[in-house]
Amino acid sequence: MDTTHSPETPHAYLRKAARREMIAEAARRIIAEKGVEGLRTRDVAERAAINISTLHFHVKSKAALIALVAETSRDAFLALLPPDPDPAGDPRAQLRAEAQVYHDSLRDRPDLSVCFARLALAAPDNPAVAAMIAEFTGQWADRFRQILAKGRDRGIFRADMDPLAAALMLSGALTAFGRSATPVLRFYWPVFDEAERGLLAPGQGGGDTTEPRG
Amino acid sequence: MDTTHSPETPHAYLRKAARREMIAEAARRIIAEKGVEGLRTRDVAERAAINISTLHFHVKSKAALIALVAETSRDAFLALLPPDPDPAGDPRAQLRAEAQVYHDSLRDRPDLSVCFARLALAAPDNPAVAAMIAEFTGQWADRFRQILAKGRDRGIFRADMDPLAAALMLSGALTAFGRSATPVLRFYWPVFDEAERGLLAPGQGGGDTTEPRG
DNA sequence: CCATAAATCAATCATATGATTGATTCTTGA
DNA sequence: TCAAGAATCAATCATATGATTGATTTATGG
Repeated sequence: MDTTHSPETPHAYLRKAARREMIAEAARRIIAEKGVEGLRTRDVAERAAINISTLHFHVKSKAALIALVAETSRDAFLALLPPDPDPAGDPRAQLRAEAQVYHDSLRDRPDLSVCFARLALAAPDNPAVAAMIAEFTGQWADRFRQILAKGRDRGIFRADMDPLAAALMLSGALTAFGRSATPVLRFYWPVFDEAERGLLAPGQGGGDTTEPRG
Repeated sequence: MDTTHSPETPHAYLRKAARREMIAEAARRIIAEKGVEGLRTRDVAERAAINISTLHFHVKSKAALIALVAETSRDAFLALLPPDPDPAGDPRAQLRAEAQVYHDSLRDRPDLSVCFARLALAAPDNPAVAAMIAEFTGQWADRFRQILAKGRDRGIFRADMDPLAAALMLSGALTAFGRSATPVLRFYWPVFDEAERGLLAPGQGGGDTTEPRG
């Protein structure tokens, strides 16, 4: 038995951090395509163009691999978010900016949102992942809540508007667009606009905030 | 090797239909608990208290098992729905009735909604299941749209309200509550009430529709 | 009562899959 | 230059898992 080492292509020796990034991206794409249940370490290794043993050298186990995907996906999402809502800024524009960021992430990085949705439901096996995702989505909804509360106090939104309930409504309605394997965004802005009309105080309607949209 | 047949408990011979129902329920509960990726034919057989061979006798394959779960879950959902919206009825009450039914299903049959959410994301492996779920959710959103359009024409909802967008907003916001493994309904009615306030035409607010709630 | 079909099960197969082992190749610092 | 560590891979293991086979048991119609 000849066990000499003669790969088709030369070795591409990389540092742990770089290799882990490649592995994470390969795994995230597979999860986005086939779901968590369709994740196979062999497939990840193949897509990352490394041997299965090399994968296990960098990532101890499949559970660790899923956790890695969850963490890197969250960080990638965080990097896309707009700066923290400015208390002095225009609440309406800020609300739309949040929606714009999520819209663009659905359009340009569907792997992120789809992977997130899948991981959130794959929770039972991985409580740590579930907790991390719950924390993230909770923080995101809280950004909406802060903006809404500020806008209500300024008379831009309805005085009888409940900021928390409205934030949950908005985040729920928008994240619904990220639940299909290939997001369809045709009704994204109509839904957001409808929600905004319902939030505005009487007499505040009509003004277009001239955002870039998508 | 002694291959005599001497089970611990006597056989419980059942007809195909009855056995398939038991199998479907066992599988649905496992999917609700562990997700589609955690579904094992052995576990289903064990929970249904039958042999793995008996399971395969009644359900050809694992894919067929998942399809069976999807169909029976949909039928169970349909059985819970209120009668078709009455064109002559009160749109506000009808809207709330739809929300009430979904609320109660989340409270009383979380396995149905959780299983549905999991199946929707497990789609890639099973296009037929994905199509069936997409059709069902589409029909559900269309019930909202019809009610909203009728209410707008009667002046109960805002004249500038977009029935389709509002329907997607509502169904998206409400189904968000069914996305966690164990639905938390604390904010269900606050979210619905907030959405309703945003939909009502000026001067229509305040009137309580005295529904049972949850 | 019995022959036939339906339903059930123990045992087994074939493959998939996560993980490990030990040898090999590359990198790096002195 | 070279020793030590880091990174990679081929081969293999141990188990999980979907599915099948053939014998056995129960139900049913005549």
